[in-house]
Amino acid sequence: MMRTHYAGALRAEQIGQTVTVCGWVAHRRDHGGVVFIDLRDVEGMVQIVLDPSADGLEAAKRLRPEWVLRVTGAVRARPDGTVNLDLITGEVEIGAVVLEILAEAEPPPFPIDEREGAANVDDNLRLKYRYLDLRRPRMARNLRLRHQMVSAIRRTMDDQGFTEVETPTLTRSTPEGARDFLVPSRLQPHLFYALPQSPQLFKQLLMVAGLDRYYQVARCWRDEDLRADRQLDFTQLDLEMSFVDQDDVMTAVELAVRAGISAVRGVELSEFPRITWDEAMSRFGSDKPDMRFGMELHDVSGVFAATGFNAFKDKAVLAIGVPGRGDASRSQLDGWTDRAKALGAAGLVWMRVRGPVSGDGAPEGSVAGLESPVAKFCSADELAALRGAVGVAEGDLVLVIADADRRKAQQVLGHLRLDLGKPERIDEPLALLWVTDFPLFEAIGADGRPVPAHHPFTQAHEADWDILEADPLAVRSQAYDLVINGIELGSGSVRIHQRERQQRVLSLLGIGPELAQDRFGFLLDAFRYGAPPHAGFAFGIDRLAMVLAGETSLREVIAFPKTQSGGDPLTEAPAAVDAEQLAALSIALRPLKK
RNA sequence: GGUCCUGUGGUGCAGUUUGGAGUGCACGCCGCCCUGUCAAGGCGGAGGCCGCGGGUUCAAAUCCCGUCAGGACCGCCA
Repeated sequence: MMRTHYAGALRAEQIGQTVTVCGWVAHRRDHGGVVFIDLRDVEGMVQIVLDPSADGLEAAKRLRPEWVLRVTGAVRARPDGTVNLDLITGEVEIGAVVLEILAEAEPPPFPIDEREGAANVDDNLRLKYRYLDLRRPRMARNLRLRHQMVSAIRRTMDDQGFTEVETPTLTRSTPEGARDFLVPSRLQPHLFYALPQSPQLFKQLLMVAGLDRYYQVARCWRDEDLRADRQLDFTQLDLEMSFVDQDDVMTAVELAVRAGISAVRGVELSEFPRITWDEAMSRFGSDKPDMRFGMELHDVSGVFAATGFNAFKDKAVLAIGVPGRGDASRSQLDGWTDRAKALGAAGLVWMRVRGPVSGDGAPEGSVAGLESPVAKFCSADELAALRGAVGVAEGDLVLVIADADRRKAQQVLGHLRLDLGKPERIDEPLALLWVTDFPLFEAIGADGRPVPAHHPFTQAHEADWDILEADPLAVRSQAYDLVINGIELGSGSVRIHQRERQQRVLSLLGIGPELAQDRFGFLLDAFRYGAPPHAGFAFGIDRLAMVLAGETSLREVIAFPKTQSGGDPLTEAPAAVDAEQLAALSIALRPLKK
C-alpha cells in the first residue's frame, strides 16, 4: 500500500497516528535547520516538517515545486501560535520520518497555484500543458463539480424509471441542421459515417421498441464555428418518454436539472416559470431571455402611428428604458449605435430623460423632458406617450429601435438590453425558465420552403395541422426550451408518431418520399409497426456545469477542450495523416484553394 | 466569410497614444545564508527573435501592410 491517508484529509482526529501520504510539492520553505513542505494531493494540502534531526533533511533541501513525494511520519498538533486557519489541515502537521522522492519535476511553464496576478494564463499555454492546468484549484474544482452534478442527474433519472442506453457514434447523418463530422468507411470505400449531432432518431426508435423511458449522457458533434458556449464535441443529457405529454417531459427534466443544481449549489429551486415564445420575443427580444433583470421591451408603434418622423413612420417601434444611464457619454451612445447597426438595425435612437414632461426644469432643446437629436422631429404628445409607455424617470435613458420587421427590431433591442443590463456574474442569481409554443417553422427559406425551427419530427399543435400547408409560419409547435440566465440549456418537443403526418411535414420541407426513404426511411418504417406517442428533451451538460461553476466559457468545465479554431494544442489535433491511411480509405487530397 | 481585442525574459503585466539605448514592476528560476514558516525572509545572479515577414524612417516594441496564434462577437449553430 502506497499510502494510508490523503494528505489533504488529515485533521486533528489523526493526531498521534503514524501516516504515509503521497503527493506533489506545492511549496518548500527552507529555514536552514528546519524545512517545511506543503504537500498537495487531490484532497488538499498538508504541511510536512523536517526537523533538524530528521533523516530526510538533506533530501528535503533538494526538493523543488511539483516533485512527487511519499512521506511517512507522525501526525502532530502544531505548536501554539503556528496554527494556520487558512488551511483546512492547518491544525496539524506531519513530522517526517521517511521522505521518498518518487519523481522529480522540471519547473512548470506556468504557476500551479493561483495567487493573485498569476491566475490568467494564456489559453493556448494552458491547453498545451492541460495536465498541469488541471492541477490548478480552479480546474480541479470545476471537474469535480461537473462530476457531482452529472452524478446527481443520473440518480434522478434512475429514480424516475429511466433506462440508460448507449447509441452509436458511428452512424449516418441526422437532420439536425448543423454540418456533420464525417468518418470515411474503410470496409465500404467512398461511403461515410457521420458522428451524431444528437441521438435523435435512435431514441425515437427506442420508443417504438417499447423502452418507455430512455436517457443517455450522450456525446454529440456539430461541425460549426465555436463560441464561448459552443464546442465541436459536447455532452447532452438526452431523454425520451412514451405515452406522455409536454408537461410530463418538462417535469422529468426539471427534476433532473434541479437535482444537479442542488448537488453543487445546495439550493432547492422552486418550479421554473413558463412563458410562450411569442411573449419571450415581445418582452425580452430573445427566445432565451435573461430574466434576472427588467429593462423589458415596449412596443410603442401605436404612439408613432401617425408621426411625422419618417424613421418611425409605418415601422415597428420598440423601446427600452435603461435606469440611471441618462448620463451616458456621446461615445458610449455612438458605440451602442454601432452595435445596433452591426446587428442589422438601420440605426439607434437615444433619448436622455432630463426633466419633467411639462413645466420648468427641462433643459433647452428638449421635448417632453427628453433630450435627443431626433426630439425635434417628434411631437410633445408622442414623446410624452413614449415616456409613459416605457416608464422612465429623470436620469434614465431611452433606446428606440424602429424597423419594418418587428422580429428584427425585437432581436436588436434584445441584444442591447443584454449589453446594458446583464448582471456581471453569470451564475448569480439563478433564473431558469421554460419557453414554450415555439413556431414550427422559423422562416421561409430562399427555396420557398419553410425552415424548421426545431427539427422535422416536431409535433404541431393539434389545432394547427389544418393550416400546415396554407400558413406554415403561423403553425405553433409542441416544442419547448429550457433557459438559464439567458443561455439556452436545451430543447425538446413532442414528436410526430404518425407516419402520414411525418410525410406531410417532410414533403412541405421539400423532402420527397424517395429522399425521405433514403435518409430516414428506417424511422418511417418503424412507425408502421405501432409507434407510441412520445416526446423528449436534451440539455447541455457542459453549459449547465459552466453556469454552476460561475464560468463564462465551456473550456473551463471540459477536461480537454478545443480552441476557437477547433484545434487541441496538447495533441495538435487535427493533424495530417499518412498517405497509406488515406490510400486504405480510397481518399485523395485535392490542393487547397488559395 | 466578417468585425474587434490581445501577442514584450519561464509566468502575469506596464511601456506603443506622441518613433530616439531592451527601460520597469510583481512572481518564478539559479547560488549562498537562515530552527516555526505557511505566497517564509535576507543577499547576490542569470534569463529577451518585443509572435513572424515586409515596408516607411537617420532611427521601429512603438507607425503602415501582410501573416500566424489565442480570445470576444456577427454570420453559422433547428
